[in-house]
Amino acid sequence: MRYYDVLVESALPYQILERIGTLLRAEERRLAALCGLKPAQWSALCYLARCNRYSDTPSAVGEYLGTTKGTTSQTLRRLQEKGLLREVADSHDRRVVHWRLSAAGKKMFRNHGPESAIEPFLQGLSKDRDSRNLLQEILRRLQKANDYRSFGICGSCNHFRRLGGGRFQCGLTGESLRAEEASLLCREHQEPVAT
Amino acid sequence: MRYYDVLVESALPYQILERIGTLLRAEERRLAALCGLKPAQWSALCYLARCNRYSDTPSAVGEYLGTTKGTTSQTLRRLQEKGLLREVADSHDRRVVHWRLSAAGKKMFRNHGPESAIEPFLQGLSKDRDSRNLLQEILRRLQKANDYRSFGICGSCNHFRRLGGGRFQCGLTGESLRAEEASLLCREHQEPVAT
DNA sequence: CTAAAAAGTATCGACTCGAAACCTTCTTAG
DNA sequence: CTAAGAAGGTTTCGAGTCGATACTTTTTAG
Repeated sequence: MRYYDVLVESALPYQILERIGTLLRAEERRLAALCGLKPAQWSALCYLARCNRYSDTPSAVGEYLGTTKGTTSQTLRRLQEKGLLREVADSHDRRVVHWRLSAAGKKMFRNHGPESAIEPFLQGLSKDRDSRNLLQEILRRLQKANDYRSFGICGSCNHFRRLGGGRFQCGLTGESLRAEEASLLCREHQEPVAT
Repeated sequence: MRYYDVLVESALPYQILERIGTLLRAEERRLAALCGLKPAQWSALCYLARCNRYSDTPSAVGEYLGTTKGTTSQTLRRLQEKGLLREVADSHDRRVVHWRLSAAGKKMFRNHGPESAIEPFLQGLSKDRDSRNLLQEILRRLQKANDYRSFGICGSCNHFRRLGGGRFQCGLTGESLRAEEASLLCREHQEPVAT
């Protein structure tokens, strides 16, 4: 034990997390600027690149990013003006609007996405299950604390059903899912009850 | 191993971190709104409440929060207008301005600070050394990745000296430090070379 | 069928943000 | 010692964020 461990309480976990968050935000700003976007626009683009068809509406984007509907609506409109998104009407509910990445949007995400920029620095950190569990536990607590939706990956959801023959289904909507959809984020995601 | 572990890659550590960051930001927004402040103002106030006298200048605040000098200058001015900060001239360098919390600012931080609001949810998580080390390792990597300063706690710095008789000194500036200053964040903080 | 809820849009005002131009004060090279 | 440059800050500009409010359209509940 070092002398300063006695003298000075070291940083609280919250303080470390908060600092990590600040640095990630700075990194986001950098990536956004690289693409000529504002941070909020960049965040929305990245979310839309990773979410499924139940979760690409203004409401869902706003819920994920923690902004209001109005703000979100404006931001999506800006991305559309830049040709990065396209609007898709909902087939069942005429109030609902879906936002999909355009070809240009997909290209931008592929080239400058955060996975390619930041993930490398975390290599070798997450190999063991304990580390990942710690982060997921922190996430779960923050979500529970404020009653936030989990926005987890479709295939890890309690509603996810495998029908056999490589076919999948969402138990909530009853719709069938393509294999590649199973790895996308979903607004309706529910943690399985027990592991 | 669950079936979806085969089918679906689970979230990358970066993605989990990014989500944690987003939720913390949402929480910050909530706390800021509670105090009638904008998020940027709130962040600056919280930083100034926890940093030492070498780190309370517009440059340092901007460096910590990842914003430019101009933006920071404006934000601090707004906080001053609200009576939460006061300006203090530097005794050695007439270019430099220090910002200290006013009585009202201190009271606001005490009553609504993030420690009191968020730390409770993380209780029981960080007791073991491994967990804390993981978070600190992530932080270190992000800092190194972009050449960011560590903004660590004074007493955990390589420059920190204990003179004996409960007196302390900063090896970089040569100035003596009061005991309570040792637990504040410092812009000049350097990790000790070896543990 | 009617009332309420839900999804989304539009607008307002305060503010953020980065960039650029600028001022003052230190520091350093010669 | 002085000139040049670096460093700390401020101001201003324009685009955009953000929350609040009011509003429309569509769906759902009673």
